[in-house]
Amino acid sequence: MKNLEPSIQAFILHFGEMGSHWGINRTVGQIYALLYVSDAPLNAEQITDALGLSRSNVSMGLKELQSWRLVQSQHLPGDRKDYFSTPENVLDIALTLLEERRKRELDPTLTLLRQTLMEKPGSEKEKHAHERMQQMCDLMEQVSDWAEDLQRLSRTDLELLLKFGNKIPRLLEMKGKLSIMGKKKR
Amino acid sequence: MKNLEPSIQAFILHFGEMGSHWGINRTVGQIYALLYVSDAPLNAEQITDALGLSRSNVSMGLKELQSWRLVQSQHLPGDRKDYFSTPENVLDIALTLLEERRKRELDPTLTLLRQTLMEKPGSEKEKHAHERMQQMCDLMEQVSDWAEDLQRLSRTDLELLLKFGNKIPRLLEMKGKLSIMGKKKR
DNA sequence: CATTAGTTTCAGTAATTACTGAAACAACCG
DNA sequence: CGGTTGTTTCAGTAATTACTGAAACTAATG
Repeated sequence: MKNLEPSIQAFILHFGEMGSHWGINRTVGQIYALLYVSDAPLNAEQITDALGLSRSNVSMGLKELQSWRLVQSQHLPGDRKDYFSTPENVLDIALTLLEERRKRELDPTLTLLRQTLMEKPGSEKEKHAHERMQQMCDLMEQVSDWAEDLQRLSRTDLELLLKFGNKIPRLLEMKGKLSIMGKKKR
Repeated sequence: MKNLEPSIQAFILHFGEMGSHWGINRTVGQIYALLYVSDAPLNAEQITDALGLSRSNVSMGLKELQSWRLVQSQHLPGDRKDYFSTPENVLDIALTLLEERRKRELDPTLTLLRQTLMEKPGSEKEKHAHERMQQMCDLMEQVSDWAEDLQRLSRTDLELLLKFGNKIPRLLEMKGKLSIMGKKKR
């Protein structure tokens, strides 16, 4: 890893580590971190040089990041190389991440749970297991719905919502007054 | 893996896979899934038998789960063995998971970012990088605060909040009316 | 305090996952 | 076309991570 300011290098290394706690491989995390802080789109060769990885490794990493829709590629005029960059706004990044993880992990799990719960349990043990799965299924559906709703909000609304934070309890106090909210069943 | 009903087996296998997408190793995921659906606490030997793992592997897995505070151990009267179980309520499980991940991943990242941002950037490139890190830092702080606030809610309030879901936009419409909310600066 | 029942640790090994370089492929250009 | 520049694929290898069995440890029991 060369020609990188120490603070940038630390950031990149940290994200590599974080990645590996999140089921994303280290170099993919590093590539993303580099693109994230870079002030201009980078081509694969520049990434290779900056991080000291093999060209093919970078290529695979970029492909993976594209499959997550976390990087965009573009061509600069007069240059045949592909240049990669991350979205300007961190919120967009977070939302994309949320959506992809939902698609890849939550949804398949829900599918499995729902399928299983269609069938009658054959024993007492299985009956209990199904009850537990039902609880999990309910929670996951709610989380999934929440996430879906977040996707739909405008960025302004999202920013607003994020600022709420410690106002949540106060918000809940008002539930009584918002009769409108309890009316429809989900 | 023996003596397990097919639907339970599928559940356990699925969670093993999920685990590996989440930086948790497969067998740890399986152990957790087994305990989660079990109708009574299990000792290490029972887990070993049910999943076909080595005794020591189970021991390490349980230790890991305990470090995440995701399983509890207890002694049954007249038996020296340790018996393991998961919390009754899925919400509690989810909250614990959220809190631990915050502690282990979000907080250290925030620490690094804040440290870095204390220093003056030395170049234009670094200046841009710092701006990006600042954005990420801000978002992470908000998310961290949100999570912290969630921890504090009662279970009833949490269940209520989860049901909101698609009511979020309607909630935001009211922001104007809730002058109380915008008063304090964060 | 020796025996038994249970748990944990750890060095060695197996399995998985990540990385590489060479070759194939693709697109552009004169 | 044939050459040039750039990208992707993939089989082999390296590195990492997970798993095991044997031994060490711990605590209760007669």
